Amino acid sequence: MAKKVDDARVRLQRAALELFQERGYDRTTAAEIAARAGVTERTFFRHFADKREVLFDGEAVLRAALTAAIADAPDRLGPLDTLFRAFRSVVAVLEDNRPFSKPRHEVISGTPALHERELAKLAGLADALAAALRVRGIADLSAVLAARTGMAAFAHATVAWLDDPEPGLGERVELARRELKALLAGGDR
Amino acid sequence: MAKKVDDARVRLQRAALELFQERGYDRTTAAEIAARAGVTERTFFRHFADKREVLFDGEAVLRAALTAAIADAPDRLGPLDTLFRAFRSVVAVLEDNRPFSKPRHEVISGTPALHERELAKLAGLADALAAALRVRGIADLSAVLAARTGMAAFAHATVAWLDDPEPGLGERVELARRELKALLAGGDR
DNA sequence: AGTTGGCTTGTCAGTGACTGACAACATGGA
DNA sequence: TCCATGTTGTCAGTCACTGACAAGCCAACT
Repeated sequence: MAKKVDDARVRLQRAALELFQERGYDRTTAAEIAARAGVTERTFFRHFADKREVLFDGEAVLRAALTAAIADAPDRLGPLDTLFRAFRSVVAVLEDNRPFSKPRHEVISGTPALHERELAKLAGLADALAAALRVRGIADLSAVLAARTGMAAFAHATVAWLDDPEPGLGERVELARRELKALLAGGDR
Repeated sequence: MAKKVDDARVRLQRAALELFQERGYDRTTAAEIAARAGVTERTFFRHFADKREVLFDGEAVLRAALTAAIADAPDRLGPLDTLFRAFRSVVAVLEDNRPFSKPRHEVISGTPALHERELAKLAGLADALAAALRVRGIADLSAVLAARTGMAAFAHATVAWLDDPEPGLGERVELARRELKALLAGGDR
């Protein structure tokens, strides 16, 4: 069941997103967010390491889902195919989350400080994916490059899909995957 | 000739790197950096937008060199080959800079806040490369993926080279390039 | 030489992010 | 009922960062 803890945390997240939309990130203070959530500023910083973190909670869930999908993939797949298999496995979840992630993304992309944090989260995610690939016996350099390259494609597809829901996320991911392969094939000549 | 302006700016950069090495980033205040450079804290923030920026000045130079190299590349090259041609063209400069960039990188990689900023700079650089590719008539998706992928490989090679100078940066870049192509070839089956 | 304008810096006051320490309170189990 | 644990409020303090204003310096122009 939901504890009071979660209540405060969730209220803070909601209040923060609302205020960021209304006044913008820079013009809302942590104290204001806390006030709307019915708690103290100090409590805000007990739940989130800093003001930016209040918008970046889902990353841990996504990371767990992706690394699990990589671990479950059949052995015969190459690193990139393994990755895109994992990406496909979370497409439905992300599509369900769009009502929340769309306004969230608008705030983030309009605020340099938040955009910077998002890049850091994506890089951390790519590191986790690389680690998951290494567990499967993929060489270090190969794993890192595949993870960074794959994440770049996936992130780009997701951002494009957030800006415009048509075509769907699944198709965008598939499109990015094909483009990636064409890229390497063409660059080889 | 060098103006006084540059003097203060350079003194601040040097003082900052020294202090970060001695006490760590978190335990040195902007006022302390300014004091060692012989100026006021206010002057520090006139030269650098925030405390992190004092370590990220060379990025503009690198960006200019890379985009120029892309613009100069022969038309027949594919996007990835164009990029790696540009990367090769700056290898010598980076190798000359190692005495400065090595301690700088140690500080950055040991400080989350600085690492985050570095990721943002690299992403900005990748965006600039993508724009330079688009100017050459490369399609949007293709340009973005090539730029992000290429930057990932180049950045990884550079970091590995900073950690261990042997083999040289040029060889590391070439190695990453080959690995990238093998990656796509292998993942295609 | 004198003056004027631009650029850099110092000073000061203020806001807001973030932290440590301590007390108060609620909840669930012994 | 009492205790242990976890959450919150309160308070004081540090530090990053900013706006406004004044002072000094240097170069060009008269």
